[in-house]
Amino acid sequence: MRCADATFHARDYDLAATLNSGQAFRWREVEGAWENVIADRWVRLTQERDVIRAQTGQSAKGWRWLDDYLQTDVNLAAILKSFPKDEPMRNAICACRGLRLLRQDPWECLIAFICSSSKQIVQIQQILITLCERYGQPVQTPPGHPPAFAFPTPERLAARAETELRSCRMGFRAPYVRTAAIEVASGNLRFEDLAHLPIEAARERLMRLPGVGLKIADCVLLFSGMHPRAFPMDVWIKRALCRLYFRRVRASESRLRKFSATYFGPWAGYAQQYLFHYMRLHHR
DNA sequence: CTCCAGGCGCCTT
DNA sequence: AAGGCGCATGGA
Repeated sequence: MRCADATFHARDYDLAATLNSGQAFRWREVEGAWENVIADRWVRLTQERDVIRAQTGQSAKGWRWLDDYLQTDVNLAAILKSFPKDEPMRNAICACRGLRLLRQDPWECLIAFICSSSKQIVQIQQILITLCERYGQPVQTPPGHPPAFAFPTPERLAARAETELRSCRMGFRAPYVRTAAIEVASGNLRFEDLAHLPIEAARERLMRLPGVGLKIADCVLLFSGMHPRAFPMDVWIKRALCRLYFRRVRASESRLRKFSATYFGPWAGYAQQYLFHYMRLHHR
């Protein structure tokens, strides 16, 4: 089995910011490169200016899967143009130049964000690493490289007892993860359907899962590329909206929701990511 | 030691 | 509609 190697021309793409902007939790920075497993392929990415270089652990038949994940073909300039032309957005665009949204596997997204509730990013990463090491399929890595694992299938997680999942340090989220796995494995919840539903119906369907509220539902719909208007509202975004658009007035949740549902336009989720990342940069 | 984390769900006003 | 609290777990 030979390793494959390719380069992509990616204009206006900040790989580091994108992989480290809280939308995906499994990327690891190793000596200036980014490593992860996408579906069942280990991959290492590096960037130099407008060129992204990719290496995989096995001979890959084409690179469509990676293009799709990285969304290298989307016209970022057109998306940025659709944002409202106010000062906060201008500042965010300026500070986050090249930030992108990925298109991730909705199943992995769902579990990752169920685990994210009331957790810090480092701890979310730890839970996911444990899940993959215990229940994920090993994947091909380059010679001498430590083993890597795919994200566990719904079937594998559905077969685990709640107490066993708890021992992955996910605490009270264990029954949520288990139920989600059972729903997906049984075919009761089909992600293909969610993409074709109107966003409100897709949200409702996801929120029928225990442990999935509006915020997590929107994370899944946005970060798996199903609904670009999805607008995950966490504490940081609420703070940002209050401060930037309501002049420190403590706006109510429903007020913020109505505002964000219309104000940011058809790519509201993208705008949300820019505001979120901008807040994180600014707050350090 | 206490506090709280990219929430959710359930219980009160 | 809006506020409070418990839920596990671990790091500051």
